[in-house]
Amino acid sequence: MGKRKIDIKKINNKNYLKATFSKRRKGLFRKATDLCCLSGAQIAIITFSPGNKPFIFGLPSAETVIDRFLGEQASCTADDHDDEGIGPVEGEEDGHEDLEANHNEEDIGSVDAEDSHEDSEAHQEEEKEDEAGGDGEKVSVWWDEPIDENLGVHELKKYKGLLECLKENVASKLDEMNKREFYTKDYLAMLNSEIGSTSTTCQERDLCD
Amino acid sequence: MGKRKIDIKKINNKNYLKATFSKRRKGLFRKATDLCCLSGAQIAIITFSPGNKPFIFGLPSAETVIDRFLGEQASCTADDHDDEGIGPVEGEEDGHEDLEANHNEEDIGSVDAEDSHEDSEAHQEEEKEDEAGGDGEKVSVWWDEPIDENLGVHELKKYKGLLECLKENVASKLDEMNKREFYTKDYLAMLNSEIGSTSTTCQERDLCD
DNA sequence: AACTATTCATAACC
DNA sequence: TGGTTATGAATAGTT
Repeated sequence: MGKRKIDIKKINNKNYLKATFSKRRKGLFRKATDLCCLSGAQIAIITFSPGNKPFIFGLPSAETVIDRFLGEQASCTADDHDDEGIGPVEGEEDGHEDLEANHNEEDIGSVDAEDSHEDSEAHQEEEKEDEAGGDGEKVSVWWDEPIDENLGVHELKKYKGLLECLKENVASKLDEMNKREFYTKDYLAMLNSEIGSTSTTCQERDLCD
Repeated sequence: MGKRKIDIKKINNKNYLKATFSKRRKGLFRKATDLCCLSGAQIAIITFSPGNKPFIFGLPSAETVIDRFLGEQASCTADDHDDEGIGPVEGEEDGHEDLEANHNEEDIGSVDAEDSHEDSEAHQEEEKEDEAGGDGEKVSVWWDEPIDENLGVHELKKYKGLLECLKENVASKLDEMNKREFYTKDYLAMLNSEIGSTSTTCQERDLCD
């Protein structure tokens, strides 16, 4: 796809590896964003870089989608005999209208970059693998930052209660979640309201609409 | 990107919507595969289609990556004061060599297509949204199938024990997982050995190396 | 980290 | 609804 075709096999050169991972991860997340915008689908992407650093993408939020996934799995495993009304609900004709980008907060808008080389669209995306040389010059967006610090603070705070409950007994929580189908979404909204506005783990780009 | 540029905004035409989602989801998964192969990263993608059907991608497996993610989150939440040795372990120089495509089973090879129009590379990918008209002519690969039937059977069986344990007490399981760093990978391998060969939720394409 | 030549993904079409 | 093609987008190599 570049100036020359490359084999899709493990890159051994460390520098090239990091650069490629970074570039392609961004491309992947952008594709996911586009897909979400276009179709209104919910998508979560969890990546562990070659350096084992986690990069997370999620819309409306990674946790929302993961919980929903685990919910269906768990209830399925728990009962072992999928009754009904729990599995993929097969939306009607437009039952996915409003489950896309609900809100984007200042956490994303806070990227004030340093050079402003943006032409006409958005304003985001930087790099920072935390091991090269970048000290503290650049501001990253949530999905461009290893979650061990970024998401590990914002998202974790927001989801602390939820996760602790989850640790106690996943089954009951998820079962409940399934019964209400889109409960997750509403729950997230509620959480956001309570917290105030601690970054909604939403999306970037030009908020499709 | 096609014959004409399109706005990245919600598609209202149902037919176009489904077609676009299907195509783009495949593209997204392919990108993820490439990224995994190239960098040796671990990636999981969870998508809920506009029709609320889940499509999962994972390498080495969605559960592996999700568990790892939740593990870090949980342990972090549990302690509330990230000690050390738990967060992203910052791999050495080649500590991610063998955590890519470990094995691909017959579940993937069973795609005997119908026309064999493949030129020189792989042999896979079909479509089947389970609601159009496809009765049983085509064979899908695991990541091209809504998981409520495909993954919900294969993966669930394989992970039944793991998930049940997880329901009991996530914290302890994940904490253990963290302590062993790559325990997840080995655990998956072990599970696979035990099961025999029930589809490894691995990868497609030409297994890079 | 930015740029540019290419390959790749895909919108429109069939 | 699955395959083809022209075109815009992603990115390999380079500065």
